[in-house]
Amino acid sequence: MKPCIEDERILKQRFLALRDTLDLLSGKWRFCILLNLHYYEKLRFKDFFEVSKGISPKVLTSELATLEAHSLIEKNIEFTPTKDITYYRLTKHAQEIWHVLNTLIEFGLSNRKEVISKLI
Amino acid sequence: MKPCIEDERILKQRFLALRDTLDLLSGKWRFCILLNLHYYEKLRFKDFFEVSKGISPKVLTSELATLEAHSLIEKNIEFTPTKDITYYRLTKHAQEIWHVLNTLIEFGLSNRKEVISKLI
DNA sequence: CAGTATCCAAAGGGATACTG
DNA sequence: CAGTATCCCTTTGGATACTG
Repeated sequence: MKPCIEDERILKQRFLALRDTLDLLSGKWRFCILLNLHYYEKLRFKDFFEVSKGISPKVLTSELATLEAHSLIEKNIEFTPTKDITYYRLTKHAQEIWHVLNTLIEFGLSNRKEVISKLI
Repeated sequence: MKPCIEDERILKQRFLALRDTLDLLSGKWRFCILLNLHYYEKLRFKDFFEVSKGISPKVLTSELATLEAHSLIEKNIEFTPTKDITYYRLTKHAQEIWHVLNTLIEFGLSNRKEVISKLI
């Protein structure tokens, strides 16, 4: 079985890029966090417990760290006379992700339609 | 914290659709199988062990079953005088998935560029 | 409030032997 | 050849108590 691929190097890069993106979105909470940051613009650590119901602090910490490491979210500190408040926001770069999520959503909708039509 | 969403029903559907798609692609082997079927057009059970190196028969069985349940692949049997051969193929509907995968790939590439540029 | 630390349960996946 | 069955390990995520 010979491969039908011309340039294996480029193919491999694309393969890794795909894996990257899937790893990034696959966590149980990751895209949920992104969606919420999209709607609310900025959120504090405690806010996530309200909007992403069921997440635990340990998991939240690790998910936020991952997203930050991938430059999708960033921490901002607002200094006030009495206290400093840390907020999480989407980065500019993360805006690109809406296109991705919409594509996934459209496929999901059409796939569901397809699956259901087979059942009926 | 009040939601900034008008039509919660539609939002929920889109959310579920997103989850569907992610679940579908998240498995370690799922999109690998789809890619291979795309390149080779049809594959037998045994062929997958050659092209998706490292997959075990148990896992392969379950991944194929899932993909078939979602109408992304289908089984065809070719009847010959001596024996019947079962092939797996992509369904017509699965063609849509290339658009999805390409979007994920493009994002992965641009994300990697973004992450690397932060490191330098 | 913003996390850490600890312990635990469930799921995903790997290796391999077996069956029709 | 096309799968099943079995056993085991690692990863992921959940509950909760604790700390600066």
